[in-house]
Amino acid sequence: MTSIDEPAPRNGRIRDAARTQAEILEVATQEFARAGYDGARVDEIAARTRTTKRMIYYYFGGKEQLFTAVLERAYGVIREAEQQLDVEHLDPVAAIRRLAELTFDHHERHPDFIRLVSIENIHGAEHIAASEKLGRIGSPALEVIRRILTAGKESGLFTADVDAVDLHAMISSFCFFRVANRATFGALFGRDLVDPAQREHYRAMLGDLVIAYLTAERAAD
Amino acid sequence: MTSIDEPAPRNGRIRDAARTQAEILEVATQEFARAGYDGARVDEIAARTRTTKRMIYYYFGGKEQLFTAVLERAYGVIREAEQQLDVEHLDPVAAIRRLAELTFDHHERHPDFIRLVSIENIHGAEHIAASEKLGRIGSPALEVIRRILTAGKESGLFTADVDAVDLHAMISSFCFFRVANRATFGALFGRDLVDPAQREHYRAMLGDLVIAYLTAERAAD
DNA sequence: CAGCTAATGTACGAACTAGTACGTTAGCTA
DNA sequence: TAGCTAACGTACTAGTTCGTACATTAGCTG
Repeated sequence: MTSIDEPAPRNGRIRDAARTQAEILEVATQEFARAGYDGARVDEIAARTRTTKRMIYYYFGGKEQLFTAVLERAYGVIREAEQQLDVEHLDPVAAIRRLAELTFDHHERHPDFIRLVSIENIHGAEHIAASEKLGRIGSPALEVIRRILTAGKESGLFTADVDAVDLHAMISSFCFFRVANRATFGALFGRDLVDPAQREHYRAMLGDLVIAYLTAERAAD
Repeated sequence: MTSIDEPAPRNGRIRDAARTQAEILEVATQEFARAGYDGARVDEIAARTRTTKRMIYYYFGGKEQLFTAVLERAYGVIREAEQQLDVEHLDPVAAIRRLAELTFDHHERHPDFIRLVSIENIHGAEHIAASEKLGRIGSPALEVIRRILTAGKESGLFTADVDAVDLHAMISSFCFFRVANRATFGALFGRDLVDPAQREHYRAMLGDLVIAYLTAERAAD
């Protein structure tokens, strides 16, 4: 009852819709990535936030929509990164190698994103399908690849008859596998694919792999 | 109350421990692959079996142990397949290509296995770690790869300085990605990587990729 | 500064879910 | 064929977990 002067600070609770939403998204990303969709707990997400569970439902509607929002944000990040791509001033071989390296780096730097993608695949990509933002949003990288491939083929450097989407899949495969299957691969083969000491080794290997394919001497058929 | 004669047939319930266990494992594999570890329901598994939930606990102990048993069985299947490998009578190039094709086929034929591996990775491979059967069990395929690589290098056909484990990872990456990320890749890029019409295309692409890498002309360094 | 609304907090409930206590029976064995 | 045990079934519980009804307040607007 000591009604001593209690100035403005109170308990520091300030209203900020944008920041609250952003914080929920950030924590939700971690929690979903940690435990999977069904393993994630809405209460746990709320607890790790300055706000309460009520706000999750207030802003996102429910667990499903929250996960969709998390995915939208994650894909947004990768999109932004891809828009920064600046490799077209290089010759085709160097450009593809650089692109592969950047893809490699991005996967390594965003293991949570990889996990989210794995989780979404377990659920048949139903959240992507339900999202307006994510429907058939191509990838900026695809356009870049397309142009490099064209240049490479015209100059005769690239002998392979590949499609941009296939090349993208090819590059992503290795980057994705290395991060996504790190745990089982390590447990079964005793090799940590994400060991920092091996990082350069694998980064170079990916580049060599893709370039070897694109520039291989083909048997005339 | 009509105590009419009810002969032997009753409801056809016959006791068969081995069969009951096998049936539980089979159904559990489907359910875990369908919904993930936390998404899978023990009651649902029991319901799809001729037996009851009680039996799951009687034979396996609990949900965790059941999932571990499912993994053990799944890895057992792939091990068996790998032991049938018969490619060493081929020349190194053909042998590696054949190996890649068999890996490709196996992944395509066992999407449930791929899903289980994805799920296990989400959970940090903790069930593999908890399993006695699965601890550091290498892969029969690795020995085969090792021998082919040695032969290829000695004959001068293979110029790449790769490790068997790395080559295995390289081949698996593409096979795994194609099946595991089918849903998101299809949703985002509008291309079904497992489309039967494209099967031969991707199967050949993988072979070309690996062979190009192994036989590429290396810049002397 | 009155009043209104977006933003926030608390407490609770309904439904689900892993796991278990207890009871029954098939079918082998002495 | 008596009896024993592995195999099986039923019914229930304790603890979660998503979601919501209801109450409150910050802080902008006229």
